[in-house]
Amino acid sequence: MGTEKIMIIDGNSILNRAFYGLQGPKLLSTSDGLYTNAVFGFLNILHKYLEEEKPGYICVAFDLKAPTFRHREFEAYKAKRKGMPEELAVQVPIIKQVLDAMKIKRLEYEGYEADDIIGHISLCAENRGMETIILTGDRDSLQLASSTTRIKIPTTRGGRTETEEYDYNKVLEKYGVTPTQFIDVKGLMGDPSDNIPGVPGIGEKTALDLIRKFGSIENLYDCIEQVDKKSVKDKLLNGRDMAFMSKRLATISRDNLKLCGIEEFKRADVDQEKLYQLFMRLEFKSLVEKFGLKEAPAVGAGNSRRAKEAELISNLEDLARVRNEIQRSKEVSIYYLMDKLGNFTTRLAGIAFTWSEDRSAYFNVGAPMGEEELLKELGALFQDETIKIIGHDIKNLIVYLKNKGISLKGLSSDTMIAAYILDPSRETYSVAELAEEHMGMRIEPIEHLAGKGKNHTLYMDMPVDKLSSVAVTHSEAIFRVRGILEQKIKENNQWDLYCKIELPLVEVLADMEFWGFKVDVEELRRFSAELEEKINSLTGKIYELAGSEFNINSTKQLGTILFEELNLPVLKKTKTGYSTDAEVLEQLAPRHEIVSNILEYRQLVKLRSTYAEGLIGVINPATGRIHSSFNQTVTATGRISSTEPNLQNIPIKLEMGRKIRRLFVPSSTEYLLLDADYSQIELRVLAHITGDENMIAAFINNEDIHTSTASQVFGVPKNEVTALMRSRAKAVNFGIVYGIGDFSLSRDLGITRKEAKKYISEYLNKYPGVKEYMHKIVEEGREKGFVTTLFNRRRYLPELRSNNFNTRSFGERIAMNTPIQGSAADIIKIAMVNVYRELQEKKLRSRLILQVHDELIIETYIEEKDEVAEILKRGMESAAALRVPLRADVKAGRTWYETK
DNA sequence: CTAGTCACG
DNA sequence: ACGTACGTGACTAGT
Repeated sequence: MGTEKIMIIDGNSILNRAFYGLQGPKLLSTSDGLYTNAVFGFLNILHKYLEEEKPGYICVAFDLKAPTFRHREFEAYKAKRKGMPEELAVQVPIIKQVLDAMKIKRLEYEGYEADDIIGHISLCAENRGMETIILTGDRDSLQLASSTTRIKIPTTRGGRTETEEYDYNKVLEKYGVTPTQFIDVKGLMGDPSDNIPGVPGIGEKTALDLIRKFGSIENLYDCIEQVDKKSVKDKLLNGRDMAFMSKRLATISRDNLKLCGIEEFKRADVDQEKLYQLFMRLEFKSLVEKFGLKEAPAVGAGNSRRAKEAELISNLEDLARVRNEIQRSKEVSIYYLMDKLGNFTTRLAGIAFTWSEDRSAYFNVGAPMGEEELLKELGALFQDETIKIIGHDIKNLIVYLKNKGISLKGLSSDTMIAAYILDPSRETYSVAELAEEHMGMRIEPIEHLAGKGKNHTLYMDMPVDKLSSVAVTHSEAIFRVRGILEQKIKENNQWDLYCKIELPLVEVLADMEFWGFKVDVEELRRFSAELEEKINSLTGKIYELAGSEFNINSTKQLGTILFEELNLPVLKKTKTGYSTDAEVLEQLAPRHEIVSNILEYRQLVKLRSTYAEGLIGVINPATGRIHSSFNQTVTATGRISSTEPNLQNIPIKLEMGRKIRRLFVPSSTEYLLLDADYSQIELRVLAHITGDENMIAAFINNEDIHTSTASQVFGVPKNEVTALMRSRAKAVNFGIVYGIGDFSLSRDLGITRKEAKKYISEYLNKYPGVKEYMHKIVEEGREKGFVTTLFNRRRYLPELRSNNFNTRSFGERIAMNTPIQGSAADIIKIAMVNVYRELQEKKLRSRLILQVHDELIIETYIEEKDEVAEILKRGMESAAALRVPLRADVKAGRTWYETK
């Protein structure tokens, strides 16, 4: 190849063309129902133009909206995607897999459309003097044509693929305008498919005429008097703003991205084996030949039809035979179905295994093979650490097995956790979704098969064959998707995070759930009754003061009483009416006696319903303990969450509520509670990440950080810092971690905005490293599309590229906060794994029972107390080596209350 | 099922 | 000029 030549492909538009045009109306699919027509068409087009042009460099750009567009922007994303039929949507991940196997670089950046990427790369290529071919399905890219850049657009005529090809001269010749003037044309005529309005009433023909004559929109409006036709002139004058805005929208910005490194796009040899397997799976026989792929070596049996035949096992003879087969394999994926009866009883309904591409089985629980028989046979398999187990949300199975005296040893992967590592912002991590997203494989979701009630989930009552086939599909999907997820994790440099932190943590959390936290039920009942009494007397008093009876719990009714009957001033409104939250009530308190009573009433009701009655309701009668669920895939920052009940928000701030902690006790008199909490972990992480020398010094010198900050911000020596100064500095420190604004700080401290602003700027001047970091992290987040923690946890932030001020500002605060909160979460997880391991290795009887973000609680056997306290402290303080020391303080007590 | 409120780090 | 701190879960009322 004499000159360097690059082909840039618009992945989305070519896929669209292939889907709608080239294959005709018939929807091509594999024998097991996977749609493939767009992929097939795409590959045929790709092959044709590769042959024709033989480029030395190649890349494919995609619009990227899907995987990280969840959460807040999810609705918008769904609305946008409505235009794309599902039959096409499911093919997008497939083509990506094929391109990977062909070693063709894919380019996708959250928030950017393929056009932006193409515009940028083609500019880079032009600057290097390369010959450039843009392969695209629509005319948007015509503005990029030049003497060295050609646009190729495949079209179908009579079933054959023909090509329209444009360079600078061809555009001029055909349309009478230059490529760049095409932007102006589009600005006038608009493009509904691209949401570009244009000037109402101006179509393609008029737009072309106008630009031919005037050259540009700017010039057109400068010389608007020269437009002959009155009607056109009127339309133009009315649509002036539209025209300029549309032009901006139509312009492909070519220097917005900073990618380049054209060398990455150099063509490489395809992965023959992988591509062959893919094509066989997709039943693309003709493409195997076209792409010159050899008949595969041995594996895959040369036939795409899956030879597998999942067994439904419901008797012990078959069970033993299949179990032996599984035990001989190196690894096995598991999908289990758990029935839940009431709050405390779970039982296995069935369990599916897949131990090779074509071997799966479903073990049904029920006559003649009950839970006990099944577990007796399978126990050996679970305990065998040489068998690598791949699960999906395996923690619940581990807890279940622990209760049966079986420990699951060989956990090697959990696809739910793996998917969470890849994107922690997702709402759900069902197997069906992962299979579709990562493999383009559509399987029937299993959740809807369960009979669900408020307190139960029942699979057992469903037809066995149905359960069997769906469960097996799930375990197969897990078996296959595991490698894809792990590959992506490695590519993201998150392998250690996955293997050394999250995966070992599964067992730790399972153990915490298994043990639970003992509570003193009788005392709790007494406490509840006490509250009840107080609530009743308060209720009477409130009715009396209000002059009528009403539901105090109803914000609506309360609002009516306070603001309409008693005519108190309305300080704040909610979307639906008057606000009656604590902040408002505290301000109203001096004006009417009823208000302080309502505040107290609220406090007591909260304690009774959520903490007294709520906790009583979740004490497992069999163990007398509370077994909270610790969820590992809920938070976007990497923290764990606790549900049913939430043990991470037990009151502590107010004495009345704090008393609840007296009822959290050790198993027996042989045990004690140990509670260790990190001192200022988030601010230490901040000091480390920002590298701010001033802040680092404060921690190294073991100073009180808030006093130190106060001294900096208020410019007084540390020994002259007053209590007020310290508490204000504390608020500033918090604010900084959250991505502060002067408004909120001023409100928080009850000072003017101006003062708050001064504090912040003073703070940032005294800690220049922090200032620099806050700026840098937002910048980095916008460029990369995500921010990371110290241990490479990621959070994608499409919000940073939003045009909406609020959305973007929100994104900026998250960008500043997530690395801090998330790194702290990483660190305590490491500590948990370390502490757990050491307790196990030393065969101690003490155990971790709770984590509250910066705090770990152990139920310790009294004789082991000192040893365990040391393990706990050391485990936490050595979890990460930062530029500042980590400090954890351990306290012991006979109740949780006493460990303060 | 959503909104409001309030408990925690 | 925008609206206003990060991350959670449970309970109650009311549509």
